[in-house]
Amino acid sequence: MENDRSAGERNRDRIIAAAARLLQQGGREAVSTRAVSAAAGVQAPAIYRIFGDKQGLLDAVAAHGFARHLESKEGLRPSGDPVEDLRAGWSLNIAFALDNPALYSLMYGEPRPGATPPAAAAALAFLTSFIHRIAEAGRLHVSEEHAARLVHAVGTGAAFSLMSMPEHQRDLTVSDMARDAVIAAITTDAPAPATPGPQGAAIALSAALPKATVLTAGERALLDEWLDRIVRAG
Amino acid sequence: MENDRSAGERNRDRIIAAAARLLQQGGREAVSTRAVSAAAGVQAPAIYRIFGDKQGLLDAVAAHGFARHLESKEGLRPSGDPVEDLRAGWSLNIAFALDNPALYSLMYGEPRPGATPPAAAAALAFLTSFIHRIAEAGRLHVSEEHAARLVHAVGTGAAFSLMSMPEHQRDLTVSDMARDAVIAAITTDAPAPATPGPQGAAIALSAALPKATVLTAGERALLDEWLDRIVRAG
DNA sequence: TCTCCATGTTAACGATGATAACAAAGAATG
DNA sequence: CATTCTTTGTTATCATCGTTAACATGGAGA
Repeated sequence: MENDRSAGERNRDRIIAAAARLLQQGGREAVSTRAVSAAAGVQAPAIYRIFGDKQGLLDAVAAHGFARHLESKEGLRPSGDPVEDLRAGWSLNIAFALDNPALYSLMYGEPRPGATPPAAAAALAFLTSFIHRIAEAGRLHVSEEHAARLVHAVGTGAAFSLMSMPEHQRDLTVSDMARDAVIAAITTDAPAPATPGPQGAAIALSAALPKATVLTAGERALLDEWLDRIVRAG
Repeated sequence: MENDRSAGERNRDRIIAAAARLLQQGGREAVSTRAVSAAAGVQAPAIYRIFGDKQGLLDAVAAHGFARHLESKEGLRPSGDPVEDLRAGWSLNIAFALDNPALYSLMYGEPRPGATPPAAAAALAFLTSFIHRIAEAGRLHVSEEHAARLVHAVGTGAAFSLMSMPEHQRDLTVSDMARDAVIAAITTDAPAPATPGPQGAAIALSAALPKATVLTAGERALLDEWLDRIVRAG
């Protein structure tokens, strides 16, 4: 019986799978330690040995569910237009919420300040990579952090709103409006630099530098010199 | 002992007050039927006679809390500009969520399709009246229903986002951005498209900065700081 | 006075999260 | 090989929870 995975790991996976099944079928209240241990063919104390806590189990279930969701997102390959990629990611996120409402509520339903569930942190990190690509393309006009947090907040809001209405009368219009509004708020219409990478951005910034009145004249002079070095390095 | 309110009504209020107090102090898990009945000086079965259910009690607590919040909102009198009134209402809603996080989670944290808590329904109805006044002023360019649902969704998203971060590092910028984005999406007067100033280029360069190997680490650090100043100035 | 209904009171039931205590079984170490 | 140590399986138990049954009490209306 010596597989590549120890008995502990096997039990861990079985418990998570059983808990996820119960969560999807009967909602949060159906996930009791007894029901989980029975469904996983394990004794109750095993849960506490492995996850320490029921909250630990729920966090693990959320992380696992979200990880599986990310795998399906890997199919989404960059289309060349990072904003269009963000739109596609948005739709997938909404679909994930509607397919796993209990899990989504677990991730975002009762926020505890400072104690972000690992699954939520992973989701935000993943979203940040989308935003970063938009910034690289020179089409972001707020900071990456603000953009990521804004999209994240509005996305979860749209998801919760959709979750709250009965399935037959869900209207994706609101989700689409929210998506478009948020994209309009963080992107510039014109795909700025023709040249990708630091060079294009440096050229664009150099051109717009006189308008950057927050910098002193001395700072602008030094900055302009650096920009010139970046441009010439290309 | 014959007051204008019957003993039942008096008990009802005391139970709700006790439950609300426990909820605010100890979060949702602190609200047990035993703790509530003890704090209210009432026997446990009284809760079930009055509210039928623990969920009924929680709904009543949420409705009461939101009603009290609405009273404070009554102070907000129409300023003549219905859009400006909506902005003020937005801020009050965010403040309500941050002041009563457990109650807010109760209202929106685990949506059950079709079973909207009375407090949430009241909130949406109240918001709808704001939207209606904007429509009357001829400044709405989507349907009232869509506008209300969109503002509601984005508002709760912003609230949950803020609730999830520790109090000392909360940044209302995201909430303001969400508010402005949603207002721009539903109202007519275009606030002029964002001019592609130095901000966009600065953000793009900041994203690509690690690739600018011609600069030393020290230069990159200082440059990043300047870029951040340029972005924030926008 | 009698009846009925709302409320107060006690006790209990089943289920839940969590832990203690101990047995079994290898793995590691000497 | 003997021994220790860590991990895992097993049973039993604790306090607490939501909820309800059963009965007592008391006042309002007939």
